[in-house]
Amino acid sequence: MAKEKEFVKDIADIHENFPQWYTDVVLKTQLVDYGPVKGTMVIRPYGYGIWENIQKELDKRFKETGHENAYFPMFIPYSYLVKEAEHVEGFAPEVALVTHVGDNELPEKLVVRPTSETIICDMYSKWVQSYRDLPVLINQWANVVRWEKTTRPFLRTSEFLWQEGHTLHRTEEEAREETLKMLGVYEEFAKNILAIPVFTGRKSDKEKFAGARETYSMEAMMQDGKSLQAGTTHFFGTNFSEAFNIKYLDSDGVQKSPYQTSWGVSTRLIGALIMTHGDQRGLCLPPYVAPIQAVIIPIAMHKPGVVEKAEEVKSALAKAGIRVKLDASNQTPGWKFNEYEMKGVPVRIELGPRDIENGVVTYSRRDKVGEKFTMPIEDLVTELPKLFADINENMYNKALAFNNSHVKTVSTKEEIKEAVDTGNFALGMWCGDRACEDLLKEEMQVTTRNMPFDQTPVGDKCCVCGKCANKKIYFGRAY
RNA sequence: CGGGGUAUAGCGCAGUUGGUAGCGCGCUUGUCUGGGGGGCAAGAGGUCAUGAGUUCAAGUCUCGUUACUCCGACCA
Repeated sequence: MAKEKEFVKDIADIHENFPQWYTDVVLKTQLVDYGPVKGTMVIRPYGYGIWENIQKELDKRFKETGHENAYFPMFIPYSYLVKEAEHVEGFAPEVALVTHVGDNELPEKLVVRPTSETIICDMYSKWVQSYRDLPVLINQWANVVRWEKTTRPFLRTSEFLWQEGHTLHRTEEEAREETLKMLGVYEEFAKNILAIPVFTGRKSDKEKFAGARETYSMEAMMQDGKSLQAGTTHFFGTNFSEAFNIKYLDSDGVQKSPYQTSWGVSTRLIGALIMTHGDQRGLCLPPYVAPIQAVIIPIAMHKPGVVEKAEEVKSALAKAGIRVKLDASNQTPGWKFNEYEMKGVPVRIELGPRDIENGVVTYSRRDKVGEKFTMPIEDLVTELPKLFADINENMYNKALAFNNSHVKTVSTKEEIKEAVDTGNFALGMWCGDRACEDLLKEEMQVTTRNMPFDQTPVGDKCCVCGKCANKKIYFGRAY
């Protein structure tokens, strides 16, 4: 450990002070900077590059499952927010309102969207008349504003970027299917693109979305054992469609309200991958979202032919669709090694006179720091994609092993506290009463995370109150 | 919103009983270097967060404000 720290400056010890480590990493690797307004962040090019890759991969999956993108306005009449009772209660405390334009007060306050259910429902009520208009499968990429009391880059900011899918369906079954299908899309994406193993399941009523009938989530376990809600999907039933008067004439000649879903992930995913994969050296980025997948570091650049060869390799890789950077700057090689490890670049390629003479490159993997490998130069184009797949899998398995070793099965309140205090999720039975959740929150800052789909019981009594219980649920501390 | 901490060069920090603004890294130029954060030499860079107050004199003392940060409360 002490040896490892020699390579890192100005990053807090990941084991001693995880929150500070996180802040140090996001700032020092230039993912973000703070904006001038409290709680806002600037997403810098290196951070935005990750978001662009996340968008690209997710958008592909949304299209494949039949969704189209649209864009709705960010200003919403205040009266819309009020239409769904639970919804307004949940969001009102944190919405930003526009009340004036210049010196003139507006006749109606405007909400800066904290989420878009209300305005989208209003539009849907105009667009849907017949069962032939269903299903409606629309997604939007947007920013939203929630004036949170405490903020942290990516994890909780006053404004953040996300996508929100909003769908209408003719039948309850179809809407329920959509809700679970999109949760599945998120889970697959988390695994194959972010290398993050997640816990999927249904939220308790206390934790569900304001206005939803049911909320499902994927929870990611961070290296401090806390849970980060990394994506949610909601089944609304007809709560919103009734509140917003969305009606269609069905084939049987009867006016009906369609069943509705919504689902979203945000820039918080970037926080998730930082805290899942990062280490004392800084970031460790999964290859499929890394803005730079491979960095080429020329050695002894002054010697003839070195930079030329490096340029040649770079062009070949770029042509093959690999996001590659050649760093021919004036820094020493050692400096570059540390810099790109901190920035989490998955593969580093060293190219010096010795390599060129032998027709090979020396390379290292960020997920296996310290080891060096070689391969023939001409193999790079075909081998790198395989390497990325292997790195992603290795990172996923490492995180999965961490998850598995940090879930403790519990049967009492004391065991929940013990498990959570030592950096674990607690898996146990729950009676379903809100009072038990309130008690956990008050006594030990623990919340229910979600109820896994595999409901094989691990007991028959509620961990909190000891009464009969038939719900298996994860307890934990959350970001 | 409550409690703690912080604010001095781009970054990280020192600045003693109040008395001419400092260090490291980074940056610029030159040179030798180059396979794990190089050496030497010469430079540039400051409204001490902000507003009042005390004082002959404030980076330093007092009060307010703001921002960041950590811990809570709140939080699809």
